[in-house]
Amino acid sequence: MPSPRYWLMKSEPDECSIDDLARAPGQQVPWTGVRNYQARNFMRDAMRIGDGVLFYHSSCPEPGIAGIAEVASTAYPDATQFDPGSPYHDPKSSPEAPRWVHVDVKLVRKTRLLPLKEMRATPALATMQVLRPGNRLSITPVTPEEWRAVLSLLESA
DNA sequence: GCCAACGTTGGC
DNA sequence: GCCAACGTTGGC
Repeated sequence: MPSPRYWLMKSEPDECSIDDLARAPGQQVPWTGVRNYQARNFMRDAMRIGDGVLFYHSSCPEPGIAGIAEVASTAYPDATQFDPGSPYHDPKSSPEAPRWVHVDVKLVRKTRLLPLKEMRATPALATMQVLRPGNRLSITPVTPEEWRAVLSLLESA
């Protein structure tokens, strides 16, 4: 089974919106703060440079896909875990044995907002993991079929 | 603010 | 290894 080539990554726009990504140096940000093992393992074990990313706004007035990005680095230790002043500090982690790693994510292009509501109303997207009831995983694999369906929706008005 | 879903923790 | 308690996520 080959690694997935496409992903959906959730970001709270209060923390990092698609516009924040567009303004970042090199239009690229380190995807810090992931503190879930499954999401970490996706970044550490499965992501490859160039993988496609659906940039999703969560926990906000208009949740949905806000742009296209790509994986821009392999995984490396998350500096925030060692910072006692950070909300992402993990006292059980150490630089010798870092627990949390992340990749860098780079903007490809901002798109129109594809609202969660529209995603739910689209039969071709019904299989998407992010639409499963109770899904909380911040990084989920996307199939090539789902990726194509999202892109064609984004191109429509 | 509510609450369902679900991951993590820790006692046993 | 079980499982209850607890914390977090995230849409509404």
